[in-house]
Amino acid sequence: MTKTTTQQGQRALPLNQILPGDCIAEMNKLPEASVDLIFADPPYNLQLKGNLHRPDNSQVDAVDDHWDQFDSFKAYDTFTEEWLAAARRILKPDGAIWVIGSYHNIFRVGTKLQDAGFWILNDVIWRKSNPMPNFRGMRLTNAHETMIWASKSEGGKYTFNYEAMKALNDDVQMRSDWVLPICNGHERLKNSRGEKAHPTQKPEALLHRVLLATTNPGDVVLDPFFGTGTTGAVAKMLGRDFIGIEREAEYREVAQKRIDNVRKIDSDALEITTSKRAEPRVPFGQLVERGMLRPGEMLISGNGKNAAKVRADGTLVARDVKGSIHKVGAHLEGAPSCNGWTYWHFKRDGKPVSIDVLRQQIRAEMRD
Amino acid sequence: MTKTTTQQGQRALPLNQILPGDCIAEMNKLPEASVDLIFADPPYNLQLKGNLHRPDNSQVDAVDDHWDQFDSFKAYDTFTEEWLAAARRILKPDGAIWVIGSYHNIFRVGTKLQDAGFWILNDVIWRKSNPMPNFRGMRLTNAHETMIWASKSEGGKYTFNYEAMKALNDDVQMRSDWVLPICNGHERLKNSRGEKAHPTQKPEALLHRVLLATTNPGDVVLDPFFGTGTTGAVAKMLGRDFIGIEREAEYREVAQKRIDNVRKIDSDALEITTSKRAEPRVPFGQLVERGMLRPGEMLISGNGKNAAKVRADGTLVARDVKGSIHKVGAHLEGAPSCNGWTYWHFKRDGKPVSIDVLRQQIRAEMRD
DNA sequence: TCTCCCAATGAATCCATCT
DNA sequence: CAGATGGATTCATTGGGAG
Repeated sequence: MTKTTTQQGQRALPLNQILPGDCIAEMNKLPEASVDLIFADPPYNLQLKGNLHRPDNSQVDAVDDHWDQFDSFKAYDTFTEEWLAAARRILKPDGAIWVIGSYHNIFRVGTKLQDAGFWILNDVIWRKSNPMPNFRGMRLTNAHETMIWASKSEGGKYTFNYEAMKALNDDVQMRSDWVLPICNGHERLKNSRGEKAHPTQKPEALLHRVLLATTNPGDVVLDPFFGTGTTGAVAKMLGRDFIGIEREAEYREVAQKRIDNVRKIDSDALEITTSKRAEPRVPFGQLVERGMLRPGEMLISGNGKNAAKVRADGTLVARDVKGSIHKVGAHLEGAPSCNGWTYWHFKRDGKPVSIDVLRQQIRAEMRD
Repeated sequence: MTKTTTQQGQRALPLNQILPGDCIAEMNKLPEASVDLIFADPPYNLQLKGNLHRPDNSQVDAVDDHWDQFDSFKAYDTFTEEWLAAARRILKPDGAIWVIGSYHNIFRVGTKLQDAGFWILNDVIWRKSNPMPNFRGMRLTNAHETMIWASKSEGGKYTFNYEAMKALNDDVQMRSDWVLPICNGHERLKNSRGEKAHPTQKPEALLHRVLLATTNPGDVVLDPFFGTGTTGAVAKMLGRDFIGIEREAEYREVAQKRIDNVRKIDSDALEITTSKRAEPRVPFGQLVERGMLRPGEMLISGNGKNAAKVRADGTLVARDVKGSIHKVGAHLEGAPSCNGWTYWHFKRDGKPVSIDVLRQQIRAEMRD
């Protein structure tokens, strides 16, 4: 499958190969304006300090690899500026770039992208359906990563397969937030020691959507931080040519083996995970946040025997018990459990109305 | 409701007022380290093109697009740097800031936040359940905005009401992606001409969650880009004090009228679910002193595998260790740490009961 | 073979207080 | 300020082994 092409009579393009070495040096060897799309998953510069344990005392396997360490923001900025400059040179005028990151690095990457003259088209949120929780209860669960999609310049005639995206999304415009599970199970590559081969392997479904949306068959996709080659594997599957650059020999080996095993397959198999799910869960707290119920308002039980007051955090308080709508209902009824949605009612025009009516309203909005 | 306080004998803090004028100048008039939280929705559609100058003072040629774009970013960065510096000065050491933006400006804001010494805690995605569709079908539907939550410095003891957020979300950790509708319907304010009063009015549900999560009742919340006063309205409702700064008289008028109509919710409805961390500390030795446990009595672990003897000084002794309930538990389990309160049980009527039950009894007495 | 239960794990800037 | 100590804290999914 390895092939080469010549661009404008210049040097050959090493298609469907994994180039060893530093990405800046390797990109600088390639002819300018020769690549259709760049997908980049640069180091995030996580700046982790001590160890972290789960509540069950097991230790979290953190990203402590040397390649993710930078001395300062300035060092990271310089690195970003340099690889972006090299990337921009080899990009065709109508080409585009995707970069993925987290809050540790993405703001710096976005700034440097804009400074380099790239034109941001969308920021796209990968909402993880199964993120790692926050074990110490100190912050919000870090449940997403951010991707920036940008054309080489303002006015660049970038590729966007609008209809394909719409079709993928039940004939509704594809939004800027994508819900996809993290990469684990059989898709997660293992090394010879049985450990995960790479600490940050991206799911193929993510790349599938990126490539389907912003490239055409036969396009050249370059990934300067190739890792275990998700970009290459999906590109091959979808009939795109890839160029990977990776410094670590161990990652290159795993990636090459992986890509050799890839066959062009019926691509919609990958998108199964993104199709419709069951009725979305609506937390009771949303009714309060949205002002459908007011903190301090009284709810009454359907049988008229009990009452409870709504609090600002979406819990109820009754005579001697505080907690969720379900818990308080169960306690007041002396029952092991209780469906608070059908149990509790509020008054509208003097008549009791089930709070479930409000949940229906929210679900109806969500379907739009 | 307007009131003033004095901080450390300095100038008064103009609480629950909307200050007219430029936010940087107005913030500079306030005493330093006096504000608990800042919520900022900075503008990004700055009309800067008309009066831009190159470093050599020559007028920018409007045809020269590259210069134009670069200088416009530079001007925005300077503006961001200045208002962030003013904001940081008035923030208490354990205070925090929220900034909301879109891909046009959020990367620049995030970078400047980090450069100013703020410490990012989370980036939070407001996922709009009813966004404006992309009419031209050239990009993805822009269906979210990004908020950055940051403490004043690394190590700042910021406020985070973890349990309240969990309660609000049906007893699972609140994630970094928040699904909320955009502001429309009755909540959307109109001006005297029947047009929408402000182009980017934020929904109250968003501020409700922000303030509930990261402030306590009585905290001072400052919004330097007050607009039509969503921050002030929700702050009043939730029993927080606000300071608004707004340049445009028309917005100030609308905001003032809106806030005057807001009712504060009952203070008992403002009470939120609290964490165990907030509970007073009870030394294990108290259980022995009070005779709830006798010296010489045996405790058993919840998993039934281990046992230890209570000593008169509130330490335990097992096979080959002596020490606190935590230390002995950790040692016996070979774990890095152990919560002795939940690990150890005593026998009552032949059945194991957690020693935490005894701690609860003491705490209940303390509350009386 | 099928089901149930337990263990493992994922890009994480993850404690507070006193000595 | 470093070090020691008390004690608080998790969600969705996968896979393997037991039954």
